[in-house]
Amino acid sequence: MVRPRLKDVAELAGVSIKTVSNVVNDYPHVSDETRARVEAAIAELSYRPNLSARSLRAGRSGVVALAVPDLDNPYFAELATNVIEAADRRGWTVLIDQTQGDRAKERVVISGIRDHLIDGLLFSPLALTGKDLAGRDERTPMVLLGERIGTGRSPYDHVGIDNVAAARAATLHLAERGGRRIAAIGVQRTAAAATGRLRLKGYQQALAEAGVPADPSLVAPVARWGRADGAEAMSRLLDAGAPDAVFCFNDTLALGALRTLLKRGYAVPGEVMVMGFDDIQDGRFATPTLSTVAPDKALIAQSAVDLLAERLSGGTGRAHEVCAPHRLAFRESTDVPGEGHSRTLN
Amino acid sequence: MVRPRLKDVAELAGVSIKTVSNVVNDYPHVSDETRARVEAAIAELSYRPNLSARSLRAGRSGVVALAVPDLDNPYFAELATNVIEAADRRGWTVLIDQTQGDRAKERVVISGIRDHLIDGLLFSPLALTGKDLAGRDERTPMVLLGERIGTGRSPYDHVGIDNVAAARAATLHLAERGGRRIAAIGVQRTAAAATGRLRLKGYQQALAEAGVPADPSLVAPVARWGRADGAEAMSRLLDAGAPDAVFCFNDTLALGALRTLLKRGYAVPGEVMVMGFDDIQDGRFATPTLSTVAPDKALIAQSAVDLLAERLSGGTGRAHEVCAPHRLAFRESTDVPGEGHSRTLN
DNA sequence: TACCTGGTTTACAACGATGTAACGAACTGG
DNA sequence: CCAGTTCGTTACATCGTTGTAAACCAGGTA
Repeated sequence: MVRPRLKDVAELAGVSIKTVSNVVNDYPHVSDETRARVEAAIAELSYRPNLSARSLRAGRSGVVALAVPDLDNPYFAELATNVIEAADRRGWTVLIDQTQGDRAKERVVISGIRDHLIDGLLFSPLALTGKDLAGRDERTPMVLLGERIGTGRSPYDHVGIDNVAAARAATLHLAERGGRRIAAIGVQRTAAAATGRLRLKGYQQALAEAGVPADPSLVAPVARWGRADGAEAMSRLLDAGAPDAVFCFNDTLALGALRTLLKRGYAVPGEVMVMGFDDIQDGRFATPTLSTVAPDKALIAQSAVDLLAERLSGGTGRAHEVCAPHRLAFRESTDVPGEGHSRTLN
Repeated sequence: MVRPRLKDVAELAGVSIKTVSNVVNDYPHVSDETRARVEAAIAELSYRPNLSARSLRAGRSGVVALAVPDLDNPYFAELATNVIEAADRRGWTVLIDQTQGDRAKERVVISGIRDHLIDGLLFSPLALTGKDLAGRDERTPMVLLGERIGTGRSPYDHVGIDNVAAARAATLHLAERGGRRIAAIGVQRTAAAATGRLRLKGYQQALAEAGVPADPSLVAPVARWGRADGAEAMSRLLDAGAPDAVFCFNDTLALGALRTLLKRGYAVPGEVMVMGFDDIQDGRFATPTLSTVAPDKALIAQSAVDLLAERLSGGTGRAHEVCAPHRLAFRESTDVPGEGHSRTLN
């Protein structure tokens, strides 16, 4: 009933503990006969190695942590899926932390409390400042996902996308399709919120470039990036005078905005075009389907895992910066009939 | 640079290893002066206990595994969120396994390969059979989520909902609202797929009860329960002669079906009503908003964690069966104007 | 002074696995 | 026939932590 140890197997097979260990670890110099006897004993007791003991001995656990704000958010859920798959390919197990984008919780994550349980950390922070990061003791390798934090050169590997360029391209698309009053939903008042700032920057660049007037009243702030926030922000925008296009800083905001528009009787894309960011599954099945910026999530996850693997195998060079590619997915929500051909990509 | 151990702290503080351990573990009989010295040393070296060593010693790791088919599916993502929160309240960390609903992977999960890393397992299987379960050696406590597996009395605690009753209520609602050709999307041909069978049963019961003819051609099978499957199944149904209502066995199927309906020009709920199951966030922001069966996910997660905790603290009684409550959320997708008052709950 | 009491601290042995070094036995070659 | 090699196996120490039991040191009591 109690879990068998190497010792139990050894006694049953009539060999030493180490020989059993050797069989378990495929050590080559074990005679066929001994190996067979040991394997039989292992099967009989259904022995499983104790991973805690192994980690202790090896100094490795085979577990990496993924810290994200919230799995409720489909973007992070999809990212987590990809991370788990990539980790699986390396034989790693993924342990998930939810920070709720809360600075205190994010600090706990980097504090190293779990450092001895995990071999590495994949971290997608929202509220952390450069100072928080600087205070970290760097014993457990960490790869940052999403936005770069702080200004100076960070000692941490980082995987992200070019938010400014992506937002710029998305906004330009709206302008090309005839948007003259292009709103933006997603700026946040908090000090951290780097991603929002970058996307705002891209949005502003695009307006300037396209010669579309930048109206500050068309920039709608939100508390968080959920559907409800998008819906509410859209409501405010409409009350203040309807825009003819909206660039939302992520897809859940966009789906919320879309909901408000349709509920209040606006035709999308006829009267108002909507563009999102992230390419979550929901957007492909919304009506109208949601145009969006599609970052390569699989590549982001794979790169992050690869970077971590490199650090784990002793890589000590300076921090790597990976900028994952993105593409624009033009779907129905920006597909104005008669305005040029539809460049729907999928 | 290397991680400090108790020994290093002890040397710096000029005390024994055990005293440091006592300080770390809040053992009461340590003099204030010693405690202060030790704490200073801990801070100076920024010592963190090695959790692998602790687990080895304690026989506990503080880690539980949650095995679900796929975090991409919002239902499981939301469930995972709740589980992580509930586990957090007990000081546990959650490690996530994705099985893809694949029987081979599900068998690996129960095989106990990780038994020594985790204290317990929360498992939401899709493809597993009673036989697979019976072969498990029961050393690590496991709580099953979702459908009951096999026919006989299972030795495992289980948390689920009354699928038959829920599906029946959902279908009755469609009938009350005037549905006469009520379709169902979600039966699967695979042997496992117990959940689908139960929901089908509830659907059929409701039809009989409401005196609505049961037309087998209105029951649309699908391969999986994703949005694309729902969209495709709806397409087939429409081709064969449009129903006036559809009960989808989960919300992603429903969102897919909704997409097809709107794309092909059907008014929802005017011409076809749509009902889902799960109450995922997306449904609340779809247009029209999606009526659905809302299981109490927080309670499911909490119960599962509680049951596991009980087993971990030595509880050995017979298996518990928890049937979590559900309610119906009536939203726009079944809200036929003029057909009685609208019982929208949220 | 000798003894007890109770708080404080310590040495030691586990927890289960694996790397190291060393052992005996069976070969090889000179 | 013996030194040298290879193969299979083993004893031992170790990873970092904590429970146990015992040692130590006051202060109080007899």
